[in-house]
Amino acid sequence: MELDERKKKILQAVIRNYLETGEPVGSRTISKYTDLNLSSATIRNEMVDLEEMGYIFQPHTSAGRIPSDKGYRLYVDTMMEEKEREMVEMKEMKEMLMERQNKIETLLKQVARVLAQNTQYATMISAPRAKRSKLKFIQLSRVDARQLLAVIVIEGNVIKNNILPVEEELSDETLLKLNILLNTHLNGLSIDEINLAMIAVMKQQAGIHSIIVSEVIDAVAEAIRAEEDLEIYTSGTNNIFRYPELADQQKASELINTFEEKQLLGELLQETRSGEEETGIQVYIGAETPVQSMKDCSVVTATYELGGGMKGTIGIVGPKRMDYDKVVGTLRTIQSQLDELYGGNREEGHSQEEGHSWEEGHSQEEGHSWEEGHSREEGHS
Amino acid sequence: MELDERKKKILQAVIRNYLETGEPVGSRTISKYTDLNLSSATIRNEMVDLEEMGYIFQPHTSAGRIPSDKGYRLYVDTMMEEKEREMVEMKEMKEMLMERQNKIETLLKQVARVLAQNTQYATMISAPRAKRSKLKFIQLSRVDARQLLAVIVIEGNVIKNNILPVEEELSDETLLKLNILLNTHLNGLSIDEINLAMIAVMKQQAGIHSIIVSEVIDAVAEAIRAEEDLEIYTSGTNNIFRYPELADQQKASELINTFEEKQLLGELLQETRSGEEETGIQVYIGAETPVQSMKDCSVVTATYELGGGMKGTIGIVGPKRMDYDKVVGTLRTIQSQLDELYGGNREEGHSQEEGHSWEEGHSQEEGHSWEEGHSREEGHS
DNA sequence: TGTTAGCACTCTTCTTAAACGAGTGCTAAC
DNA sequence: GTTAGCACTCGTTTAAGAAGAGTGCTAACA
Repeated sequence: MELDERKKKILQAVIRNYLETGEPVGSRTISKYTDLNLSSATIRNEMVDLEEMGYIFQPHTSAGRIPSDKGYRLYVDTMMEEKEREMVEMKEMKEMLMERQNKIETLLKQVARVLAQNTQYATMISAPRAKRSKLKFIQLSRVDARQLLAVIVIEGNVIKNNILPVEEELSDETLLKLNILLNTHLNGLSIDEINLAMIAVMKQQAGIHSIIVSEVIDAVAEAIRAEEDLEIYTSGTNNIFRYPELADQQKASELINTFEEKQLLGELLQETRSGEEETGIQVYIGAETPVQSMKDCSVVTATYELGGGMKGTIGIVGPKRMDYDKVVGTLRTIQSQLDELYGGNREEGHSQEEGHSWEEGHSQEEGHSWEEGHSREEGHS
Repeated sequence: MELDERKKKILQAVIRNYLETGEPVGSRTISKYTDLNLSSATIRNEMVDLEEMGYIFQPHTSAGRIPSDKGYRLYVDTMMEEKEREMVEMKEMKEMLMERQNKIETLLKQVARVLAQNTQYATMISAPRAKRSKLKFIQLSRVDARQLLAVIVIEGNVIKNNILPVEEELSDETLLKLNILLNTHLNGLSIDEINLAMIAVMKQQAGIHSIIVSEVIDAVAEAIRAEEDLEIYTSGTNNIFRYPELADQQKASELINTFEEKQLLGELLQETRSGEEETGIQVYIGAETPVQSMKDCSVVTATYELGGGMKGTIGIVGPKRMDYDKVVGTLRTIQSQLDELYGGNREEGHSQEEGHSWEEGHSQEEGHSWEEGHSREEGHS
């Protein structure tokens, strides 16, 4: 059977209506809703066809029709007309982001919140990561008699700190030598490139301070590893209670749990599916999502870039009948906002007005670090 | 009317039973449950008295009795016999914490999770904060030609980083001078003590580099402010679905939201009520909690100390019929574990394997006598 | 005077049945 | 190909009844 123009129109009407109401939609409704001027009986006939083709189904005999996953998919792929985002909203969002957050962490939390507020769905956002984390700079300095501070800067200006206890006080000169030693050997290397042979050489050169060298190297390894972990922020989880089809205890509990155990979201935010590459926006409908607990949801993800090859992903989770048009539009807006505000001037090398290079925040961290101030993921695997 | 021994026993039995089942408990149940050998009729008479006194009430005529807030309060204050924690559990918990987390953030998340797992309630924990945040150490270094890295160490070895763009390359010598300038002026000061006059002096001394000085000072202010914000980690929020009395949409949604907007929890975790000072454990029953959305919950909080005067608070949120005995016991265990592992070894001076720096002085008192001193009478008559 | 058995009464919850209504499928006519 | 009409289905709502748990009260007992 073929999906002719009229069938498409009817299908579209069914979906639109269902997105709004969440109730199965009947033939009479469609008969009035569309401008086709067809009687409900005719619509019924067509609906039987659409059901045979798998685009819609009845939750039970003699109920209206509901779009199937396949139906949603067709809608998203071919029938969605993005209403151009209202300027007001866009402006508002821009303002929200404008107060340039100087910590990336704050920025991401902000984005998640704004997005949740705006869409009334649950949102998540993964911190951007550079593809390959190379070491950029190491600095040891003395905090007090017994403690050294090791600062490790990774490509992308991600900064980690580590406090190392030392047995005996080191002279300024020794410290300088160690700094030079570490930087000459390690700068520009990724974690794979730091091998045992090199470490041995360094230790030997460090002489009696070899312990410090190995501690610093441990810290470096840890820092790079931590950076390669995925940090995820979420917001608006309790929005799922707005949608009766997700709000029953069983489902709500599972979803909440998924959002709390953020690693589970990692799959979603890291996956790259074919297609859609151009815009970086992907739509997962129902069972398409890799996360089991979201099989009754739809998820829309968008990748963003903050310049310097730092890429992350934003995700929005809602019921299958989510307002795809709006969500996609909003994500586009955010993408371009982020690009404009934070990613646009990377070719210039520096010159970000005042000290607000977002990178810096990367390190900030609530980090009561007694160690590295950076947080990144709860490392428990 | 007086609360004689028998009434107490009956009340206790009612509460115990209700804690277990969550169902109103009837006279017949008590008649069998206790060793008083009284008929249900006698129990009924006593229950009428207890109800008059406000310790229990009926959800509706001809239903069993439920403890009132006042009843719970009495139970918590005088009738709780802490079953000694099973050693197994304690050991397990210890093991969980043993893998010394080297980031405090990870440690706290871990604690929250272990606790949630263990108690089946929702948990939260605030990061420890030193009382007054003083500046300990500042270091500027060159990351590359156009970027300076400012590392700021605050008392308690909390470290913040900031990357500052610079217009022109600075010589090593200039950098050294700036470092000396900054450290001599600022070290040991709290944010209140850095005033405009001092800044002016520094700027003057810095000459053409005064811009950098003010940027660094901005960064310092920001760092200290950030440190004084309250960081809170939560876990097990979805445990609330285990308790029907909290699981309905309305309440669940509010609670989830409270846990997501973590600031709301701040009130709970910062409040110090009179009494209970000795052990740092406090119990809020129902309306006693300062957080509106938790009026149907009970909350137990415990302060912990990691040495160096760094104090934080752990909180457990559950239904009013939470297992107070167990929760209090578990919190005690955690308190002592944390103390033992992280706060306990100050006399050794240093020597903690790797950089657990926060150790400097501590003062944890033993002697958890918790029962007494809890003389809070809530005003619901 | 305190305790107990017995019984009527209350109020919730569960079950069942009936009424309702939205919406379909099918047939026959246009 | 389209439409009107109608019987039929099935979920939802409403009402009424039955069941059950537990009380309050009275009267008898030690």
